[in-house]
Amino acid sequence: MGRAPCCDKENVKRGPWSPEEDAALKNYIHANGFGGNWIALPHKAGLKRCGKSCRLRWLNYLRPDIKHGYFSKEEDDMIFSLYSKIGSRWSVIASKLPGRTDNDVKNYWNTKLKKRAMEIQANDLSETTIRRSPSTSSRQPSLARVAAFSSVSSASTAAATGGQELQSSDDSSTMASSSLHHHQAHRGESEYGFLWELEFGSIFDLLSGSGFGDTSAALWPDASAEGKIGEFSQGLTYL
DNA sequence: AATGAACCCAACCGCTTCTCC
DNA sequence: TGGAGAAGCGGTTGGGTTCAT
Repeated sequence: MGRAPCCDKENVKRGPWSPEEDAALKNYIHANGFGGNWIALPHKAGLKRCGKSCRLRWLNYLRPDIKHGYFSKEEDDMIFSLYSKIGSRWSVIASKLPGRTDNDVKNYWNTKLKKRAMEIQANDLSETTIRRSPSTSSRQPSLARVAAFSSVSSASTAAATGGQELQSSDDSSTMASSSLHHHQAHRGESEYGFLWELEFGSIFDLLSGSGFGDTSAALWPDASAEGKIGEFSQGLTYL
């Protein structure tokens, strides 16, 4: 038996909030506060919404101190810096950025900063760990690279699904999630015709470099890191 | 002008943590 | 101290918008 749902999903409205609902929630909270109980609030405020939904709407959108619009360079830098230190602790990161919510920061990271972070990381890696095979053809982008995982948690997730992603430096030709699923990892040529070489020692660099933290345990908690890294390396060294 | 792809972000889901009894 | 319920949190989804062809 699972846990009881937080609200009766049959009788609550879902989807985008209407201006009327926003006004009702705002008015109620301005007059009464949320009363220490989000679950009871929708009923008291006359809203057919789940308490969690009300909480989210208030915290992420209706609060008077919310800052909407572009992120400044300083905010970018702060997010980069904090993410490199603590990973995807969005609420902690958001708490350092007045007026920004965890959802805001998370969305901003996922849509803008992650790309940049991966490019930076990948460029660093490509200089030391990846060599193009001489057999690459003209339709291939000029520089191959491995897009590194941006955090231990995403690395764990990706590892669980076998999802280390290979990318080209040409953003328009991202290899469609060329999964390095151990032995089925596009042995030989990838769909873009690349041949890859990743030196064994560099696997450790790749995994323990910035952003990875202590990845061996996080990636493969059920097996020796060396063994798995060996497999991983084998899967990548196709010359 | 039409259409498909890519992007963006609000909202949802479900798991974890906290608080209270 | 343990259990139940509420809050908090991070990952994911889906729909609207913009861009490219």
